[in-house]
Amino acid sequence: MSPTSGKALGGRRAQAARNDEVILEAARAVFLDDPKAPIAAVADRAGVGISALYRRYAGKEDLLRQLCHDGLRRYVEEAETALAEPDGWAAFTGFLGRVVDADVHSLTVHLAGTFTPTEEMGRDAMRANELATALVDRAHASGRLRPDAVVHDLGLLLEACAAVRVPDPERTRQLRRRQLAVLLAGLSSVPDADPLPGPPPAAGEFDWRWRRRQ
Amino acid sequence: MSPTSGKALGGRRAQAARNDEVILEAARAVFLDDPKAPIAAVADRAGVGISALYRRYAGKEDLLRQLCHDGLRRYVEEAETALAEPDGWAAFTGFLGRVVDADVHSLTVHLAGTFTPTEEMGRDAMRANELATALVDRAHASGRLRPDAVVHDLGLLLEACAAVRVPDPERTRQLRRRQLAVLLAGLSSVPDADPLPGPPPAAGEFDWRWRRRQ
DNA sequence: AGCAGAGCGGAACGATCCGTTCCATTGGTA
DNA sequence: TACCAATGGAACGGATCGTTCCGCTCTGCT
Repeated sequence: MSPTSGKALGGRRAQAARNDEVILEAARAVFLDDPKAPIAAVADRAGVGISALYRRYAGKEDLLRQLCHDGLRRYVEEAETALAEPDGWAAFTGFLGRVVDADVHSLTVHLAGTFTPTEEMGRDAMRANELATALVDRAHASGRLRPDAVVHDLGLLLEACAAVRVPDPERTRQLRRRQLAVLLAGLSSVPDADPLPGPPPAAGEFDWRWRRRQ
Repeated sequence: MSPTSGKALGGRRAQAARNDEVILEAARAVFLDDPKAPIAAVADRAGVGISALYRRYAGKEDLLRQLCHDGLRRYVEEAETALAEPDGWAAFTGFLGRVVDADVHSLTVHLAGTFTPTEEMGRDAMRANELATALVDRAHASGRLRPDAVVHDLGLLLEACAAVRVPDPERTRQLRRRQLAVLLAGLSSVPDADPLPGPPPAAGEFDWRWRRRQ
């Protein structure tokens, strides 16, 4: 393939390879800040021209889809890592902490509905659900998760953390960690606690997000 | 002023008076759902023409500002009501429940930055802060609020509840109540609890929302 | 009865924004 | 040196939206 295969890429090729990364990173930053940002904002942030974007992605929708899929894969990855942890509660809290830090929820949920999903994304989403269920089951088994918490409470929890946003990214991370701590304290089992109100969130109640919007 | 002053308004005048309400309600519903919604969407939702809007408000910004101010006033009102409650913890939780139900947070915070605020709004915002501080102080005094919770944790809490949204408004209310219950459980004082992490949210850390955006 | 005008619906307009295409240019590669 | 992948960015065309404007209706007053 490469005319210089075997050797380290230099010059123009290296620049192109570097741009792959730079563009992805810029896209992540820009669309996390505003899911409806124009594509030119990504190019500006990356310090490249618009052509550099269209050379790599068929269009805006393609870029958005790929970004979202990355987030989904990251979620699955973190869940699998967590399931290797022996302590069920530590696995649960560690998973949530990493997912919140990575802002995966914004990537997957807030970008959903801006593109038509692929079948593979559907499969990954199902797998993500299975893994989350396993994590919650093990957290329940540890006895430290309050009995009336359900899997889909994770959706509410992640939404709550993703909603925290200030201009400085590091400060955002700190505040989200604080929010997460409050929520985890609220989800911890304590004797004689009032039960959580209302019908708990159910499967499919958040699917509307994936319906094509706008 | 009115040519039929003293009598109940009938005919065209009555219709106009009713439209005042209908338009405000439609605007609240539409802009809560999407702060960037076009003004025509409000007219459609209210079942009136665009002229009926422009007869009442100088422009989009004017409508937005008034809506936001209404939310702020509602916040202050609920806080004053709560302070009349003798039990400090009940006042605290009752206040939050009513504010969450009324979706006041979305009105004030998510609409902020889309208009230039008036001085009166600034005063009301300060008063809102004072009242919230009083509520938190009394909650602390009751001994049921964890000692490391601060006033500005209310901002995070309200943001978390406002972030919950599904197509059906009543279901949204239920899920928000559940979220609130988890958060309040997390903010309750329990013996031997780990302290909340990070520097707590501080005054002015959310002021950027009021800076003119876009 | 007749008239003036408040209230209104909605088309039309002008400005802005944004995704995508296109072309000239550059610099590495063979 | 001749070529071409890679790129920057202007230009285009479509869509959106705030606001204005015109003509119609129906009320309230004379």
